[in-house]
Order: sequence, then C-alpha cells, then structure tokens
Amino acid sequence: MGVGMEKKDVLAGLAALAQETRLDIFRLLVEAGPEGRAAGSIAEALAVAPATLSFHLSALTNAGLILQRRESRSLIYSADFERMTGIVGFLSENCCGRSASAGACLPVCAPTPEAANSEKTASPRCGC
Amino acid sequence: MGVGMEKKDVLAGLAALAQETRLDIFRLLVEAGPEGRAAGSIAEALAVAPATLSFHLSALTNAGLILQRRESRSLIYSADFERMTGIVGFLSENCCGRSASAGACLPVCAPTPEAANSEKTASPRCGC
DNA sequence: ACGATATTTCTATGAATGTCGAAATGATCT
DNA sequence: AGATCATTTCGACATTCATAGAAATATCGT
Repeated sequence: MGVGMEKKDVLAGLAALAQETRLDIFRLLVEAGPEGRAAGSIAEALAVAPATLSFHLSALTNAGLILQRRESRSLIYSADFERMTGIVGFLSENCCGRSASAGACLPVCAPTPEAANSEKTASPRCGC
Repeated sequence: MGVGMEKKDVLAGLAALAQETRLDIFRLLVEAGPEGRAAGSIAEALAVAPATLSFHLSALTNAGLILQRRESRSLIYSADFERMTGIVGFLSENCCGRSASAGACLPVCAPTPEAANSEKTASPRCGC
C-alpha cells in the first residue's frame, strides 16, 4: 500500500502526457529539475499562447504530474518525479506474472549502449 | 542512435495507453509475457464487445505497443516490451540537464520496499 | 492606492474519440 | 466445397478535447 498507484491516477497521468504540447512542457520541467520553471518562461520556450499554456498546466497539475509554487509574481512549475515513477511502475506490474516489487522486470533504467545493442539482436522479450 | 525514440512515436504510445480499456489490455499482455494471448481470450477476460476490442487492439498495434501473430484460427497479441522501455526512456531523457544514457536518472526500476519508504520521507526529487 | 506584470477564466468552435450492433472478411477442419 | 469459428470493418451516435481572443483576477513595486 502507498507504493502502488490507483489505476485512475495512472490513466490521468498518461492522458495528460499524451498530448504534444503537454509532453513538451513536462519534458522541459524534467530537464529543469526540482527548481522548475515559471509559466511565462515555459510559454516563451515553447511558443504557446498564455491561455493555451495555462490550460495545459492545469491538466498536468490535475493529473498530479507537476507541482506549483509561487515565487514573487511568477508561478513556478516543476515535475513530480515521484508520480512519474509510480506510473512507470504500474505499467510493469505483474510483468510475466511476477510482481514488480520482486525486482526490475523491465530494463526501464536507461540501458547502457552495449545492452542496447545486444537488445537489438534479440527478439522482443520482457527482460524477466 | 536507434535507441532513442521519435517524439511522435512516444506520443502515439502514450495516447494509446491513456484509455482505460487499452490500459487494461496492455497490462493483461504485460502479465501474459511474450507468449501473449488470443483476442477472444482478452475479450472474455475484460468483458468487452469483440468490435470494441478490435478497435482498441488496432490502436495499440498502430502505436507499436503490441505485436500480432496468427496461431490457427486465433490472432495472438503480445506486448512489445522494447517499445515500452523506449517510451519510458524518452520521458526521463535529459533529466535535470543530464543525458539519460549517462545512467539511471529516475529510479524507474521497481524500487525495493525499503527504498520506497525512504522516498516517502524525502521531498519530491528527481533521483539524479 | 495605482499602474504594471503574470497568469487564469470565460467563451466559442472545429476536430477527434469510444462505444457497439450488424454485416463482412478471413482461416480452419472435415 | 461447405460449415463453422474468430476477428475485423462499417455506420451512427454522443462525448470529450485543443485552441486562442478577450476579459478578469492576482501579485508586486512604488
């Protein structure tokens, strides 16, 4: 309990990320790290209208993927990494009948180039 | 190169998973492993109309998340784990300004219960 | 309090999506 | 070839979503 995420939360998170503008926003915030970035800065970086950005920031916030804090006049948004890992974990739960908590079922941690190459030769597999 | 996924592919994958029925299907196939499961078996397990299931299987297939093969009269579907890891990797690319290939930026490999607990105490962080 | 700046809410519109019954297609077995 | 079984395609419907201009709200600095 506590570790596993509710399906509806995962669904909300995926839906939030399944949109080009929001995916761009989220990746920008992942890159920015915990310090985050102001709404205006995001709007400028991605060249989206303020109203449109606000719409998407709300969507990401409601999905729990990003956090908001105020700093002077600016609203700073940052990625919620904990939530993101929860979503990934949900996807690989019970991989090949095993429980995800038993260990790394999917090599989701960025593979080394060598591992990536050997992966190429092997047929699609689950990594179990 | 070849390891990184195109943004449009990631977007398609996320959109495909951002739907309750399809998420259920995919997780069922993740659990089934490389052996996969027949369309009819999936329809029965999830109690969805054949036409509806077919619609969603097409969506997942087009997104590259699942694979199809024939076995006698049945069409067997299985999860494409390689594609899934590609999507996850894309999300954590350039985490906090670093490249994902430099190492595990996000603890996306299922955390041990102990690690999960210590995570609870810390404020949201990126794991870098 | 006032003016300036940052962001959100309101409103409208065009486009895409999920669902399922009915019919059609494709594959198998005898 | 004919009968049967598994799955897909078609058609129609209601619902949801992305976008952005204009107005409203909130915060700050003086």
